[in-house]
Amino acid sequence: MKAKQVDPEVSRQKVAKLIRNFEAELQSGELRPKVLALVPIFRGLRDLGKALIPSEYASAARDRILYYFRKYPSTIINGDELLVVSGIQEYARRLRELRVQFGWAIVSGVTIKEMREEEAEEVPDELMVMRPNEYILLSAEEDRDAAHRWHVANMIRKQRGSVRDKILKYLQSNVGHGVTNEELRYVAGDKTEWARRVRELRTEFGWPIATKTTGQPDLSVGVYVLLADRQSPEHDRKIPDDIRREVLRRDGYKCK
DNA sequence: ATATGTTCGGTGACCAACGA
DNA sequence: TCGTTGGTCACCGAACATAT
Repeated sequence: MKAKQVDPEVSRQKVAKLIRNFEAELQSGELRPKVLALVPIFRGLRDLGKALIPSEYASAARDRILYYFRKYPSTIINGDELLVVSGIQEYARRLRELRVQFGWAIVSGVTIKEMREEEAEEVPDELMVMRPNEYILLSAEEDRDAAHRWHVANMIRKQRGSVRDKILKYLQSNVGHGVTNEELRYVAGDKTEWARRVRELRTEFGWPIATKTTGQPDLSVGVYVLLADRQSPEHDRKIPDDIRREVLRRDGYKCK
C-alpha cells in the first residue's frame, strides 16, 4: 500500500509551531480550547513517529513495527517505542499478527514469565526482568511453517461444522507432524471438550492419532500426531458381549 | 476487494487500601 | 499479618469501520 511520505523535519517544524502557538491557549481560562489545540499536536507527533522510518522500507504500522524489531533483534523493546514508530494506538494488535499470523518470534514479558513457570524452555537471565509491556524479537528468522500452520488452523476454525470435524481436518492437514494441544484448542474454537473429541476420533472413528501415552512415547506431552490419513472401520464404545467373552478367553483373562 | 486501523467484551495479573 | 476488595493494565480474538 502506498502512503504519502512525510519528511520528519517538516513534521517536526509543524509540531514545534503548534506548540509555540499553544502558549497562548495555555494562558486562557477555558479548558476546551486547550484540549482542541492539543489535538493537532498529538496528530503531529504521531506523524513524526511514523516518518522516522521511510515508507520505502515500511509503509504500514505493522511493517514499521517489524522493521524496528529486525533492526534491534534480541533487544528488549518497550511498548511505548512501538507506539512511536507504529503511529497507531493498537500497535499490540499488529504485534500479535506478526507473532501469530506471520511467525515472528516476538515475545512479551508475560510470555517470558509463562515460559519460566512451565520450565519447559530455558529462559536466559537477562530476559527475566522483562515487564508485561516489553517485547523482544528472539529470532531473526520468520517461522514460515508456524505461520502457515496458523493460516490453515484459522481457516478450518472459521468453517462451519462440528468441532470434531474441524479437529480431524486440522490433523489431516498435518499428517505425520505433531500438533500441539494449543493448536487443537484454537481450531476447536476454545470449546472445552476438544480433547474428548480427539479421543472419539481415535477410538470410535478409527483414526490413527498417537500421543505420548498412546503409541508414541517419544512425543512430548500435549502433542498429537495423525500417523496416516487412513481410517479404520468405525466402532462404537460398546463391545458386544460375545466378542468380549471371546477376547477374554483368548487372552486367558489377563492383560496383554 | 483487500489492507489497514479501531472498538468491544472477556480474562487474568498485579497492586494498594482496607478491615478483621 | 493476612485475606478481601476495587482499580488498572495488558492481552486476546472477533467484529466493525475506513482507506486505498
